[in-house]
Amino acid sequence: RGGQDEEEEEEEEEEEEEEGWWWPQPGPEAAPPAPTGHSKSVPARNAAGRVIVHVDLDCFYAQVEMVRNPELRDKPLGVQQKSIVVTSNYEARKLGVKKLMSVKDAKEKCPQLVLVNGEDLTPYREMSYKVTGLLEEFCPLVERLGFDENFVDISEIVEKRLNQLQQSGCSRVCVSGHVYNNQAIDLRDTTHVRLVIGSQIAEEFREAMHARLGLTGCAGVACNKLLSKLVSGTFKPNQQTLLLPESCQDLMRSLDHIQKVPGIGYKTAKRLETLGVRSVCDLQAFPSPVLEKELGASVAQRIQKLSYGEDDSPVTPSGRPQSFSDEDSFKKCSSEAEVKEKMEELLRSLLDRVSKDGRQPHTVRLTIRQFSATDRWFNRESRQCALPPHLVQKFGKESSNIISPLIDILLKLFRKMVNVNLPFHLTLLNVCFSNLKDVPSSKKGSIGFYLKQMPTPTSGSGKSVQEMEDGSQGEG
DNA sequence: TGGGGTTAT
DNA sequence: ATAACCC
Repeated sequence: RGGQDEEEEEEEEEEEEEEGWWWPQPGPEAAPPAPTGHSKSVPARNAAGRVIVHVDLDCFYAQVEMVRNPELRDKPLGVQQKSIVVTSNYEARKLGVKKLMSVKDAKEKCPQLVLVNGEDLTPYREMSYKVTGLLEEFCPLVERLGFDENFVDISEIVEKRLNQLQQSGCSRVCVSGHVYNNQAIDLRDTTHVRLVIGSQIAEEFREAMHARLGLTGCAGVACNKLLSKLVSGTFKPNQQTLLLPESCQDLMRSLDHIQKVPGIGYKTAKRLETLGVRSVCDLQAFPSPVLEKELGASVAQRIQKLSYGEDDSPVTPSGRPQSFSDEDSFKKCSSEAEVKEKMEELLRSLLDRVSKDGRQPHTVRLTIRQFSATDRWFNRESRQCALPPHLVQKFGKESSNIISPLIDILLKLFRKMVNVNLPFHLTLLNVCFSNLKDVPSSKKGSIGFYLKQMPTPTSGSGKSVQEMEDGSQGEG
């Protein structure tokens, strides 16, 4: 670098050699860093010194079943949905049971395999939200990915601990778990120190999950979501791994196919193959204009950055779900009466979930899959409509029968897709409630609400005044 | 080849 | 409403 005094710009490290990139920083003859308690961490907010943890539970459904029934612990266990073993524990995996294997193949490979039915996701969904809730106790920035993964942006916690450490004059921090590539940690590099503190917090996450919920899982610690997710899988059951920035390229190039990059799915991978792009390196080196012409600027720019391990997407707190859906697949459903029965089943469990949530859905959607000999995947279609206000109101209450008017609506949606005068053959039905809105506080004032919710004068908890004011207007 | 979810267009 | 992505 030139002799210019370049405060702190972007990060633009060209890293000639891995070992010495921090060395020239003070200048050729400048005094050494001198980590006396006086040097109060000059940069503090560098470019984007984020610390992200990706938490990934081990074989989640199987684990939940083992927590529910500990006798299954030492047996090879598979969780079955229809004719598929969707997950298995490690006992079963050792014996050759792979993810999404057919029950037939799994039993052949492993005759002692114990199977439990996992078509009802309720236990998994509940445990999943317990995990998210536990992580949210540490820090509000928790983003769910499926039922068994969470991203946590722990930058602020790390910052606080870093300040505590510096004020206590402590300069030693120990990494928890593995370091990707076994890369050496440089404690003079505050990025390294932050990530090491992150690894300690990740360990605390995993300890809490085990102590409070009985669950094990992996964690990856890195400076963005992409990298934390990719690195979390490097040591597989119940271990964690830290990625230091210098090993980023090694991690990306360790992926044997572009579809392993989260964000590059089946379709994009196929189109990239057409362009001759198969490896991460291919994608990195591919001319951007051509890529943009093929995939559109938005996707092209995003995935090309991903190929370098760059991902500035924020950890977006998931909060409460955006939708509730329930579905069932089957060999054949070909009469309106059957359709009606299936809808009713789906609705019963759905309405239960929705009422426990407390919010009111304003949209309902019906999705179907019609039989087709060729290409049985992908052929789903859906119709949705707004719920009439008088039905929306009924969602909070239990007594009223909203099932039949809902079935009427669903059947109308069904007839928009299927001519019921002609023969049809369904293999799946899905009902989804979305556009969830909080019940306006002005409308919470039913007699029932106050009989249940009115606090006693002595209990005096915080926000009852507001609720009483809102409610008394509605009641009259 | 389940039974869920999300966001972008 | 669909299409893509994620698990």
